[in-house]
Amino acid sequence: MLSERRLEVLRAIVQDYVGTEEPVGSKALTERHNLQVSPATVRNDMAALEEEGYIAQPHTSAGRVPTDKGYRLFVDKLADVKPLSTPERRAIQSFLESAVDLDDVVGRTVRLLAQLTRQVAVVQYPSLSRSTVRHVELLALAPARLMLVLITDTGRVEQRVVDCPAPFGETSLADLRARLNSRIVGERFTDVPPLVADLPDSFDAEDRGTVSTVLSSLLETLVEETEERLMIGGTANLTRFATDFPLTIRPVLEALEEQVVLLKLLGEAKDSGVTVRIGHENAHEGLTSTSVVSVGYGSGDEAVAKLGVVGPTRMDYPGTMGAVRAVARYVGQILAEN
Amino acid sequence: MLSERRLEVLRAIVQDYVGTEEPVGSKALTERHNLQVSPATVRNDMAALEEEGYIAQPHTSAGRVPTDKGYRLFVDKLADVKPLSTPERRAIQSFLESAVDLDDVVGRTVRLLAQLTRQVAVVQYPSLSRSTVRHVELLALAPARLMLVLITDTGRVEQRVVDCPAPFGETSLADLRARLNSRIVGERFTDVPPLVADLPDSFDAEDRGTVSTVLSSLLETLVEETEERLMIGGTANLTRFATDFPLTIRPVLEALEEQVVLLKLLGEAKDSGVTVRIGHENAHEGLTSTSVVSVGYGSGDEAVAKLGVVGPTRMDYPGTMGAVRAVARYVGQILAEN
DNA sequence: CCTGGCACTCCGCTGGGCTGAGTGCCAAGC
DNA sequence: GCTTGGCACTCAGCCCAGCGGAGTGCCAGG
Repeated sequence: MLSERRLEVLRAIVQDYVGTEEPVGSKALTERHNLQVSPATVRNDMAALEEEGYIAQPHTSAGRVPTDKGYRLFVDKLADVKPLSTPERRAIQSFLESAVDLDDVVGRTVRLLAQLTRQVAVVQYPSLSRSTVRHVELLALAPARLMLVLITDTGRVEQRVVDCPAPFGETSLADLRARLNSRIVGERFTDVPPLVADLPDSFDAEDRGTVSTVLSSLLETLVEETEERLMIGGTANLTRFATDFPLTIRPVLEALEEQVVLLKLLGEAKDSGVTVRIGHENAHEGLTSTSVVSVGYGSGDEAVAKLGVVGPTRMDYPGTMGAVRAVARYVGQILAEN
Repeated sequence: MLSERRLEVLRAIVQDYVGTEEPVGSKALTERHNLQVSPATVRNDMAALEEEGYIAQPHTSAGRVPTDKGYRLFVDKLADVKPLSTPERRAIQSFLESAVDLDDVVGRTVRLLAQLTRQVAVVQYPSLSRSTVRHVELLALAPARLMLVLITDTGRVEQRVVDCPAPFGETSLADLRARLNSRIVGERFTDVPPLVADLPDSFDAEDRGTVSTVLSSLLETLVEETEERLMIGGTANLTRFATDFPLTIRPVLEALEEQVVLLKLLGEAKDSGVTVRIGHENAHEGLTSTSVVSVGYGSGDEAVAKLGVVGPTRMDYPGTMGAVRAVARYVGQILAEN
């Protein structure tokens, strides 16, 4: 176990490094933080911290830099989430409140997060796996061609054209529409399949095929809609911390374009509380020198989706975590209001 | 007027510079292109071209680099659009054909363009200003609360909740739905307003308020839907040509996040044919060292939206123009099929 | 266990010298 | 009058050596 002071030294190193982006030496440390000990003592502590793998030297005779492990300890033990100031909170709230629809909410959230953290923001659309059916509509486009429209309680609308095996009368259509709605409105997506399984049986033989087709199309839509979409923003912020190289930012940009990667990344986060994944803790290769700070958000108690930011491992964790948490909270509120 | 050979020299310079990314000198030119004249002659020609502002020297005793004006001349007079190879075409077609819905078409198009041109691709969603109404649906959510669903011929679905001034009966609802559809299905958005203006008059006094409310909501949706959305991709390609600096790519990333800027950029393009805007021809400040190659596409004869790529002024114009044009053509086909 | 001292390391900056590609100009030739 | 070879000149980029400074590790004394 590291002594209290050594932890203090580690904290100081992380803070200074995050601020200056330069390896920090023993002398500078004692000056900028009143550690009450001499540089020499700090040097001993640093040697110990390095021994344990919390910090490293870019080269001999340079200062120390935190390792992923060091940041991990910092985040877990040494840092408190920094709450936002009241004006900031108010600004967030009013900015989000003026959103007109779901797309707008997500769009604004992304911009907000990117601006607050000055990093790349990622916001997942509210997931539909826990959302419920608000309404299903069936429209005849042609005698044997229907349009299926699904409306969810999160405000999304999905439509799909269904080609029927046989012509389908207007009365049958109205019948199916009514029965379908009476059975599944208000139900969760995952609960729908058993509720409609026997529906074809109650129709005439000639319509049965069409009903089955419509149902399987509906179920497909439900499954597909559970697939998650997301929005990213603030990529220009990447250039801030890539004084190093285009080499650094290229893989990150690539990873960001792979929605699958991002979804997986967010998916790995805990459902509640802020999750921080540091450097190599991220499975994806292009993101091994970045950290991901994410959190679930939702309109009620349950998290229906995640949001977060991607930035250099050398980031202001307390501030970022605070911003992410606050934004998630307010987005949740906004969603709940609709 | 520049002599034939001088134009040839300019073409050679552009081609070489695009290939090597390095200022090109007189000797190299005579070697790589059989100009049938000596370096000294080429030097004279270059001096003339520089005099006219078509090329420039980064510094004395360096080779020449084309200016925006030089590229302009190249694009207008010296270059032919390079058609894609048959296998390429086939690949495009089959890749786009497997798209399942509009989002997917646009998404695939973006990826395709980015990959083909190795640059940043921008695709505007098919504009609705020229699209037509396929169906309007009205659903009662509560006695005085309706949901309005608009389905367009481009496959987009938009919905909106309408709060009514008074309860609205199921029969009135069915009535309104039927009349609305019979009047505006198949009509263009822009033609809708006059067609529905007198609709409230034919309803009972008690329902008139609600009908008006629904109509204004519908018209609003039509207008809003005319606003254009777009998708971008391939931002990682920016790093390829920014060996120079993060300084170069930052403003570009910023501009790319401003949808307004991009829409304006695409909007400036001609409706038919490939448009190329080079360097300072782009109004936006962050894009003065990039070129935008864009083209309209559409399901029929009319262009309903634009797509294009953003890249360094030093780009392979013939190839890029060919790719952009080909992709637009195939996307149009795909859209027409639906 | 802390501290001051000391020798050592090594990155990063600076300046000089060289090289080579490329130019502009000129006088001669076709 | 255009083209050509010759020639002197310019200048970015590279290599190298020297150095200054920040930082370290170690040690002996408090």
